[in-house]
Parts: sequence; structure tokens; C-alpha cells
Amino acid sequence: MPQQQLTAKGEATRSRIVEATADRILAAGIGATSLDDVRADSSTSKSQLFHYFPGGKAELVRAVVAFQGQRVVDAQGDGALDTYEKWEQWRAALLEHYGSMHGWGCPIGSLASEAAGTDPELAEQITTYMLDWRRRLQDGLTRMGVAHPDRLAASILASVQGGLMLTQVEQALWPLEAALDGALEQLRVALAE
Amino acid sequence: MPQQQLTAKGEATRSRIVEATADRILAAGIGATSLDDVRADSSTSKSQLFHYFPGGKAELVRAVVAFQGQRVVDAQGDGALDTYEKWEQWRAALLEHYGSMHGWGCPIGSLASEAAGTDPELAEQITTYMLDWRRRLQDGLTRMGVAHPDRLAASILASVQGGLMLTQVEQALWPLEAALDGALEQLRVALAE
DNA sequence: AGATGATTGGACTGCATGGTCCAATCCTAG
DNA sequence: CTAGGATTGGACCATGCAGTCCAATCATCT
Repeated sequence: MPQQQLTAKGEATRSRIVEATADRILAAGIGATSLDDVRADSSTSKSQLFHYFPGGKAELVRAVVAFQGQRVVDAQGDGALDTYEKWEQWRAALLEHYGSMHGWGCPIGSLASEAAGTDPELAEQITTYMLDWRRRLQDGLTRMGVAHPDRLAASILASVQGGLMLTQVEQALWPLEAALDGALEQLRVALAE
Repeated sequence: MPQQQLTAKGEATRSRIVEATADRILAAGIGATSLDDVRADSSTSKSQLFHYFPGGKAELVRAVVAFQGQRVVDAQGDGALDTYEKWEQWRAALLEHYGSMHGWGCPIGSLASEAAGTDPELAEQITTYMLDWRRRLQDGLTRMGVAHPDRLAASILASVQGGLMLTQVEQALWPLEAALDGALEQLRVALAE
């Protein structure tokens, strides 16, 4: 944690490092992302990496997850998901976001399995993001008065995550689209009851 | 590829290696699974590893994916998924299978992101398994005469994969259960049309 | 200008890990 | 019992990578 004051320049370098690392990790996973790769991609030196992330790779990865977590939140659009129309906008926003991204796959979800058995703190961080995400969906569902908002929220989130995984496997966006359609279908059924 | 003749003993050792590796990888991912870990877990020596897998770690990992792929197929139950009742049995079989497994997570899906940017051949192997899996679902749907079997199959598979991911994150089976319920819900809607 | 602290470059270290090699032992067929 | 191949043990090597360190530069404030 850089408690020291960061100048604008320092801040810029820091972001450059985080973003470069995020891209690499998204494309190749944590294990296949070396600090030398990051150094090259971000045009920095080893000392800069450790200057801004004294905790080394582990801290850097955590910063990346925080960074991506923020992006994910942004991608949801803002406001509560408490009308069906807003869910449709949500669907569109997700497709827009992931469709325009470099590469495929969920920037956070895809790390879950790799993190689980490696860095417990990281695993917890990822879990927290997932729970927040689910809670966000669930809140909207609760306000809409569906029967089991927790289960439905989990199911919808599963569709998103699974859709992203298939999207990565197929190198195409349509599986996510199909999965989101399925998720909205479930929502409609729940609303009709 | 061990074209040489394997005695029963050799075959046993080979399986021991594959299974030990599979467990490790499931728990910690590919990157965090070292050959020394495997050696220890399987009570073998370095020379045995390379005797049975001359291609080294890459070949071993591919063998693990093939092994897990077979398991996944088995877990689906056999026969075509061409009646709703069979889909319910399928649901039960999946829950039974993944609920009784060591650890959580999809033995293949969770590797997708890690493999994608590392070993192209492995990525292709995983893609093939996913396609087979989806095709299997899709065949049943086609026979049942639903409207867009390809998209529905993708959506259902996404539910399974996402459900497994959440299951890993939450360390509990219920998200998979909720996701599968959602998937069957979609199927019912498609059948009603 | 000079001082102070942030920033940067890059050589260097230590270690984990994938992979090689060879000799010892076990198994089976003749 | 013996020969040849399958199997096994484990020392050893090469390398890639995380992390350390120190000296050089840059920016800002007085």
C-alpha cells in the first residue's frame, strides 16, 4: 500500500503498470504473467514495479483485481435493477462492454480457480466481488418481488459467468448473448408468477 | 504417447500419476501444480513422470484433461436427452457427481482461461470437449423440437459452467443447484412454445 | 541554486522448477 | 537360470522468474 505521496507522474506510472498487468492476466492468466512481461508491456523497470507494489506480484495482482472489479461494476450501468426494462438495458450494457473488450473472458471470474489454491487473500477478494455483484442483482429482484431472489440472482450470475467462459472458448460473443437471453427468460418466468 | 507396451504395473503407475495430477490441478490450477508436487502425491520419481509422459508437463496436463473429459461425459449419464424427464435425471446426476467430488469447480472449464494463453494445443483440446458437450445437449434439444437448439444448449451449458464457478467461489453446492433449476426453467419455456 | 525526496534503470542474487541422465532393480519369456 | 526390456530412484543441470539493491536522474520547494 503506497502511503507515500504519489505525484501525478507516479500515479500515471502506477496505472500504466496495473493496466498492462490486467491485460496480460486477462490474456494469459496469473501464472503465465511474469513481471518481466509486465515490465516490457508497461515500459517500466523492475525497481518501479517494486516501488509502487512493495508486496511484489501478489500485491500487484490484487491491485489488478480491484481495478477490474471497478470496471465490472461500471459495466453494469448504474441505478437499481428494479424494472424489467432496466434488466434489458443491463443486458445491452454487458454485451456492449464485453464485446468491445480486448480478448474474451471474465476479468475476475477466470481468476477464481487459479487464485483459490494459491493466494487465500486474493481468493477472498474475488469472493467478495462476486458476492457484491450477486447482491446487486438480488436487490433489484427483491424490489421486484420475485419468489427466491437469492437463487434467481445466483442463477443469473451463473449465466453471465458461464456465458463469458463459453465466449472465451469459442472466441465469439454469441454464447454470452444466448446465456443472457436465457437469464432474462428466467426473470420473465419469475415475474409472471 | 506411450506406444511401447505397458505392463499392468506400468499402467497402474501411469494412472496414479494422472489422478494425482488431476486432483492437484483441480485444487490449485495448472501453474501452481509442480512436478515435484505430483511426484510426492503419487509416490513416484522424476524418471517415472518422464517415462510415461515424454512430453513433460504439457503432455501430462493434456492427459489429465482427457481423463477429466471422460469423467465429465460419464457424469452426464448415458443415452440421449430427448425427454424432459431425462433432463431431470441429468440434473440429478450432475448434482450427485459434483457434490461428491473432492473440492469444487469444473475440472475442465476452470482450465480454459489458464490454457488459452499458454498452450494452444491444450486450449484446442478443451474447446473440443466443450463443443462435444454442447453438441450432446443440443442433439437432445433438437430431437425435442425446440426453436433454437444451439442457443438454448449454449445457455444451458453456460448455466452449468457458471454454476460450477459460483460453487467454487462459495464453497457450497447450492449455486449450481440454482443455476440448473434456471436452466431447466428455460427448457420448459422452450418446450411450451 | 541547492536540497530533499520521488522516480527510474538495470545489474545481480537465490530459488523453484522443468527436464536430463544413468545406473539399479524388477518382471517375464524362453 | 538368464537375457532383455520395462520400471524405478534420484542426483544433476539449465533456466526463468520473483525479489534486492544501489546509484543515477528528475521534480519541486525554499
